Amino acid sequence: MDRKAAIRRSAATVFAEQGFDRASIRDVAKATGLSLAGLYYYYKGKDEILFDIQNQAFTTLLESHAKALAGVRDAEQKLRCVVDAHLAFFAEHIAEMKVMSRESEQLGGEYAKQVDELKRRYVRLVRGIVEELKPRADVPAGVAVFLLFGMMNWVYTWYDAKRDGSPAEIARAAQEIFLKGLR
Amino acid sequence: MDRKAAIRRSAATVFAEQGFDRASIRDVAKATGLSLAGLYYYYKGKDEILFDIQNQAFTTLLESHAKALAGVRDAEQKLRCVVDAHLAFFAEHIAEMKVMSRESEQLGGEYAKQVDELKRRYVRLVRGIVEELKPRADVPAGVAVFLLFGMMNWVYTWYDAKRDGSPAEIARAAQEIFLKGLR
Amino acid sequence: MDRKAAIRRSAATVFAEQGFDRASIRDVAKATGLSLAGLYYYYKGKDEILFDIQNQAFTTLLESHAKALAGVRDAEQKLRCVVDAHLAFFAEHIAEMKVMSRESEQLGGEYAKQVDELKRRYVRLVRGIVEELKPRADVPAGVAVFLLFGMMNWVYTWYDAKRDGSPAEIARAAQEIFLKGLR
Amino acid sequence: MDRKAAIRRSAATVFAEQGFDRASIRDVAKATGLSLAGLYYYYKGKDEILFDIQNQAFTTLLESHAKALAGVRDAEQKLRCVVDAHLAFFAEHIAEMKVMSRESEQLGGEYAKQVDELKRRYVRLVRGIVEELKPRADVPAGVAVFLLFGMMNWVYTWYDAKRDGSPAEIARAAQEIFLKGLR
DNA sequence: AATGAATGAGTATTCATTCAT
DNA sequence: GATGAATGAATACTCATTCAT
Repeated sequence: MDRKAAIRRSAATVFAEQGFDRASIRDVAKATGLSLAGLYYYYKGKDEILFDIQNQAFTTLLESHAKALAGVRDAEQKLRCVVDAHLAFFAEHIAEMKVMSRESEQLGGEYAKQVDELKRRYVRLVRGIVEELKPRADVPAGVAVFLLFGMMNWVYTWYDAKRDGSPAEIARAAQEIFLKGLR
Repeated sequence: MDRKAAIRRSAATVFAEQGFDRASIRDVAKATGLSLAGLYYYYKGKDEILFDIQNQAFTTLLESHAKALAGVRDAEQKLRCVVDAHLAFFAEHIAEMKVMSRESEQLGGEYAKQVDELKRRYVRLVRGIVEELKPRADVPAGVAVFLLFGMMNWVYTWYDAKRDGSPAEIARAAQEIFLKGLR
Repeated sequence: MDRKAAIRRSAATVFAEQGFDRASIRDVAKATGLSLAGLYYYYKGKDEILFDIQNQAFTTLLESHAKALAGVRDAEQKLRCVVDAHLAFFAEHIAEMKVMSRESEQLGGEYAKQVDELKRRYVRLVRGIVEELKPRADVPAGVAVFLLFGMMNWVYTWYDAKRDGSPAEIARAAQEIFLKGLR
Repeated sequence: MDRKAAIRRSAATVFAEQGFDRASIRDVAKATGLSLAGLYYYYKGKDEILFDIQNQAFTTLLESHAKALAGVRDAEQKLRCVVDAHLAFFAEHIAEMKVMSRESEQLGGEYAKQVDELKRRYVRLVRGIVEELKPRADVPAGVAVFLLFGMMNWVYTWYDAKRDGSPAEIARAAQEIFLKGLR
């Protein structure tokens, strides 16, 4: 089952580079070193690979949040934790993050349902924190949450390590704008 | 040449719904009412259609900004104008906006160059305004601009008119967070 | 009707360069300066253009032979005339010659019948001369004629003016080999 | 790899019958018994099939010449060998020969380069023999060689076993004309 | 005499997937 | 566990041709 993790990583890289639709299963197989048919021993199909990537990534992300939030009481502090964790995850898993952000509507059926559930849990988590922050009346918490996700999830389209500093610095900027802006 | 505009709209809708790669030229042709070969009378290929959509959309967007900014002196007011215009454009051209946000890396060669130039002009415009705002020292203007774009461009992934209010209200929320957050 | 001659020439050039099948009617139209639909005013279809080229070329070739042979009595001299005329025609109408040699099996139906008749007349003419020459018993006149045509019609595949001298010199070489060889 | 040889033969037949351009890959697939996609498992594209046919044919032809010429000293005898071998090959591989003669300009790029090199080697070989024959001063060896090739390569356009006798007899006629004619 | 607009049928090629081994 | 061989369905695109004007 360790093998699957390796395939997942290679596949994520390929999907991140070319996009899910443009990338062919052949490209994925080549990247993993397996033969085309060999890949099908591990995965039932292209969709399952994408599902596995997204599922794992969201699960990991949620876990890392749980860990980061343990023991934190202050709402502001909690939000900082979430943003830090999100962008730290981005920094370490650029390919996965790109795939998660861009290919979120490619899955259907049971796969979509499962990933959507994780996504909803994630949103609920952050929304809870935002509500604790008691934002200004003219900015609904529901909207605020998505604006925050926008700041974070868009990063993959423009981030350039040399020009923009470390992900932690981006996180800091987003935190400041969001927290101060919301008060 | 009016015919091309109609094709552009239909194509944008198809690309928005299915994604550029998943949508087949046949789907686009069907949506326009033209035959497959008839479509090729107007466009050299799939790429050219995407280019035309993006090119037109960015050009229109830039024009609407120029109009909105005419006569405005105050930096804060300018930023409000830009966000309003961007989200108003989004409201009126959801399909085009989705295509612009999501399919920005599909073009290559000369097409990409031309669209990138427009994009850069747009970013420069907004960046100029952000710099006028004299943001806090711990948030570089370059990063701030992209965080703002993130808030705005991510909207297409979550916006639901019933739940989230009018685009103008979203604009208002983004403006408040960004302006207050940056001070 | 003069216009048709011009089209014929342009089309022959296009067909010679690209081959009949590879060349599109669009290429032909472009070469003539006419619009695609305009070309169809003069010709019913692609086949008819090819037919016209071949028909004209063979007719002209036969006429030039008739002229060249007028008053010549000696069989050897006649054969020299034929070879000279054939290669002179080649020199002046390279494109047409290439098309005639290479695209001889593309026509069908009535077109093919008519061109074949001309071809047969041409072969019969030359064959008559070869028989007059009373070739050696071990070389049937029928075979000899086609070997001669082989020498002449293959020229378009290798002839290079700089390297190989004038067409008249090629003619001379073919005549000498054939006449001396046949005795 | 034996499978490829079978495909090559079928494809050569199809190309010989219809011409390379007119023949569709579907026709070739049907002739081989493979599915359309199955064919692509063996060949990257239509061009590669044509290349393989021409490459193999020329290679075989050159080998059969090498064998035929082994031990022959007399120049005249050598030339007879070459003509015999060429027309014997023609007799056994009519389809390939037709394809080689007619579709010689269809290949481009690396494929063309490789086949051209074989062709040049073949011409050089025959040219060497013609020079040994010390042809008459008024017929340059370079031209003579191509006239000889013309006689031989044109055969596919007219040869009819019933009417014209065996290929060996054609060979005999060509040899006599060429050898006697050159002296 | 000439053309812009349009199309049905066809082209080479690719893709995700399967299966016998 | 893993693969070479094979396929049905789809893809972007081109072509010869037509027709209203």
